[in-house]
Amino acid sequence: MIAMIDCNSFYASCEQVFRPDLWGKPVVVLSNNDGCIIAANKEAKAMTHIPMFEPVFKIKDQLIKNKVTFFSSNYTLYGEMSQRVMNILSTFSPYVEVYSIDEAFIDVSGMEHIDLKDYGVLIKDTIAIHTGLPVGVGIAPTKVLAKLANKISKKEPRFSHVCVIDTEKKRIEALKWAKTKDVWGLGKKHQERLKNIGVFTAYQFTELPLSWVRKQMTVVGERLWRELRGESCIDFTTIPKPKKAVGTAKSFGTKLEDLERIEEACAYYISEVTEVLRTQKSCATYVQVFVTTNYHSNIDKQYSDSRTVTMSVPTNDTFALIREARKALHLIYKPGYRYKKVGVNLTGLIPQEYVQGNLFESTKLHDKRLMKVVDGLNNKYGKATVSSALVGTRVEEWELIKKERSKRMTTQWGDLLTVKSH
DNA sequence: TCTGGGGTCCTAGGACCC
DNA sequence: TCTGGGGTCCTAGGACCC
Repeated sequence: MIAMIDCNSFYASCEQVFRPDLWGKPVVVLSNNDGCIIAANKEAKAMTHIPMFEPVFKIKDQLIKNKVTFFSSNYTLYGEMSQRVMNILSTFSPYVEVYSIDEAFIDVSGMEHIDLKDYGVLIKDTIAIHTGLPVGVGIAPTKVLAKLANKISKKEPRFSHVCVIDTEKKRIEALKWAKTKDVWGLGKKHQERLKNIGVFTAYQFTELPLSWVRKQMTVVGERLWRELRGESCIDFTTIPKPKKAVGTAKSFGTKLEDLERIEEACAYYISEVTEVLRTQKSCATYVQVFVTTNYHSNIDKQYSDSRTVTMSVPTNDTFALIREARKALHLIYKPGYRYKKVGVNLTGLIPQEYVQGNLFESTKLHDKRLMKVVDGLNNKYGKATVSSALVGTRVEEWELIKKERSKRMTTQWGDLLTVKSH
């Protein structure tokens, strides 16, 4: 049996934990640049229809009228709170698969001798007591069914956030309850295709011939079909696989025409992603850079392009990657456009111990000691304490807008220690 | 007249997730 | 004025190899 634990409106709940004055009140969290709504608690959802990813400016008046509190996103805080939840989960099972910042699967097989409903309630209550965060728990024989049980636990009040599918009867009931959109893995396109042949519920989906599912929805659809029927076929992995790509792409606070400012943002993003690379001990073979104008704008001239550069030797050296990314940026930059975004992607990631040298270049490897010192300083004194000069010092000209960011509730003590050591 | 067969690697695009 | 960001997996098709 697998339990699926998922925090309720996670970002909004994290903000509320530290603001007792907002308990029971509507709260939303905004995306980078305060552009869209990315989380809304149940009070906010009850008050007014809030489509996720709705641009804030379109419904701002409505939200203000309803006294909804806004927060800019504070990912450091959410990461810390997530860590706390995962730590608690590891006391309930030795096998925890962290699926996303606010979700995890845990293997509870071998616990059939106890009442799984009680166990779910205990997990939920323990997390609530120790972190203040509300969660839902779904328990079932496969991941897709556990996901579904979790959804039912939240949507059907009688389950009060813990739902177990452990009999054939309950499984059929759950499948008949679930619309296709409630199934993890059935996205918009598949829902549409299924609707066209008269399939509206998960139960109907599992009654389709496997050959049709396989042909129309590939092996991905086949796995869903089998999982919903109780046959487990999605692996359970407690050790996270190393990432195959790391990238970052953020919109500018304002639109930029100036190559130099875009170069700075690009260099900064490379510094961010190469740090991830070094943490997972990988080197990148390719670096991709892209730029785009604001495609929502009707007035601006539109342009976007990208370039991928192959490194002569895969590397995780910030400076080497900044140099290549900069060359690529120069090739795609065209003057006269108002750019909204620059992004970088590092792909072809390989373990650093398997890096193949280049026959035609000197074998001198990049100086690892320098990167170690850079990472050490930045970890100790804060992000970008030291960086490439190409990052520049005029960050405020392209950085994100975060007007309503909450305080550093979980890392403040770290800040104090840092100040002391100065 | 008649033109093989078995592979790998890479990329772009689609679909999906949170 | 104002519209997120970071990923994964799968497939088809092209280029290439022997």
